[in-house]
Amino acid sequence: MDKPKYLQIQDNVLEMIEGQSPNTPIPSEREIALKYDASRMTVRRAIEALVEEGYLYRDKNKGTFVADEKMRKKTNPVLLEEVEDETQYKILFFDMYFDIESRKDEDVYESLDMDPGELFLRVVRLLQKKESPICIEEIYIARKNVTDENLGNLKEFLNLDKYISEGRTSQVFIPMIVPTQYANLMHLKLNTPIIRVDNLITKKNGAPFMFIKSYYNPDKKKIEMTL
Amino acid sequence: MDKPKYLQIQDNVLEMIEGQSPNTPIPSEREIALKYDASRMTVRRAIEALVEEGYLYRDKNKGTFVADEKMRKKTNPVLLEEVEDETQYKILFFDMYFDIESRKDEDVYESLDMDPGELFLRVVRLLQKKESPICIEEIYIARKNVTDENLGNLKEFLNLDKYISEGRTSQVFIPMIVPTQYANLMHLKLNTPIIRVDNLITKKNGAPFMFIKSYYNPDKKKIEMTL
DNA sequence: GAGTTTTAGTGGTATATACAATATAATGAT
DNA sequence: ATCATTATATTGTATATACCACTAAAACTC
Repeated sequence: MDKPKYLQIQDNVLEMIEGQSPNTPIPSEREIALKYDASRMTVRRAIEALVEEGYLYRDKNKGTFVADEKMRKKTNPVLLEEVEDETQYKILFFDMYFDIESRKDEDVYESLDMDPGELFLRVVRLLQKKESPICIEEIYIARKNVTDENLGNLKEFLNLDKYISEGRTSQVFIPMIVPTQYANLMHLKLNTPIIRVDNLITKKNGAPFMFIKSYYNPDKKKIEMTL
Repeated sequence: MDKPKYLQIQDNVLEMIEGQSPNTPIPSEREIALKYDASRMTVRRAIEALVEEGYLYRDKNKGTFVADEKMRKKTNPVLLEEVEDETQYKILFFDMYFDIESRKDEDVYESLDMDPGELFLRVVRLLQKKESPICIEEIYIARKNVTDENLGNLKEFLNLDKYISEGRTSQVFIPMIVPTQYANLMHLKLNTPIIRVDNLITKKNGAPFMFIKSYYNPDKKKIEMTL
């Protein structure tokens, strides 16, 4: 239960620099170590993570400084729409045993490494914020990877955050015209150019687990990231 | 000149796992430390970087294993088109003193944090691979950040890799129809949906430095990344 | 006051060590 | 043979220490 010390220091430093203006120096590693009764190496580990995430930057032989807010790393440009207050999902389709072959979705079929004729679970849902349509997600999972317990607690099962943090996600960005059947739902005119993001979520050994096609409303959601 | 030991080990391990099939275990940290006459902590540092980049994955109390190739982290989905053999740039425009206000590019103006009426250098270039058009880049830099030496060695100056590795880059993905003046150059029909990526490259303290609009040919370049 | 030298402080690298938690193999008792 | 115990190996966390290269300020010399 108790967090390792380097994570605690990470949290504390994060709290410390909360609201600090950019380029403000933070205490030196040796000072922080003293303050939290930790070794300098442990402090470095914490600081290094924060540097990596863009909260701080280092200047050799000078010190460590608060980075500009816009430097914060958004590793995940799209998914992980944090499910906050006015955010809600509306399920549009739910196919329990969806045979991929009859619908000619070969890309999903290949990506998930399925045998011919294998069964799928498909969920199509609309994500909204304050009645405003953000995106439509088509979620595909091999039926064998879905337990009855999962189906009973669907909301938890389709909380994608945990899969992303555990495994890896590859994303492909595809420019296209909004599909006619989605145009109205997304409050878009016909022939509006949009971006579809194809997400393949895999377990950490590389086994494919879930495939998601996300159609983004360009008026409502800016797709961005920081390197 | 001489690389630090942890980077050498990183390179050696990378070479070692070259071509290894996924899920193959690599030697334990202690073994590697012995082999390279290094401390275990130094080895950990090397391994940790490779895990972070998706070459390896760890299983607690079991070992460290070769990851599936598709797990390799592509942190940079777009820029950093490695300038290899058949890759070449063709410069389309070169405006030495380009007044941003007369052309109504307010987005560039704001992103680069320019004073009204300040002067720009603008370069528009086409990136090709084997005669195949990959993308068109519109590069904007504040004139004050360009020295005469830079202009003399333009090819080196416009080698964007180094800026990206030194500072940070934020990218915004914008769906659009290919601009009519670029359609032919990119070998695209009129009204083809494409993705434009707006890159803002900043120095490590957050000061904006360069703004690049990249128009990608969806037929020739798959924009993808791994988290 | 101006220039030079010294000194203290910073992050970057590297080592040697220790203990914890856990998985797997070897060993032992029945 | 089967089951329980023990031993060993693995990554994860943490410490205390040392040296390097470089910066910036302080101290010193002229």
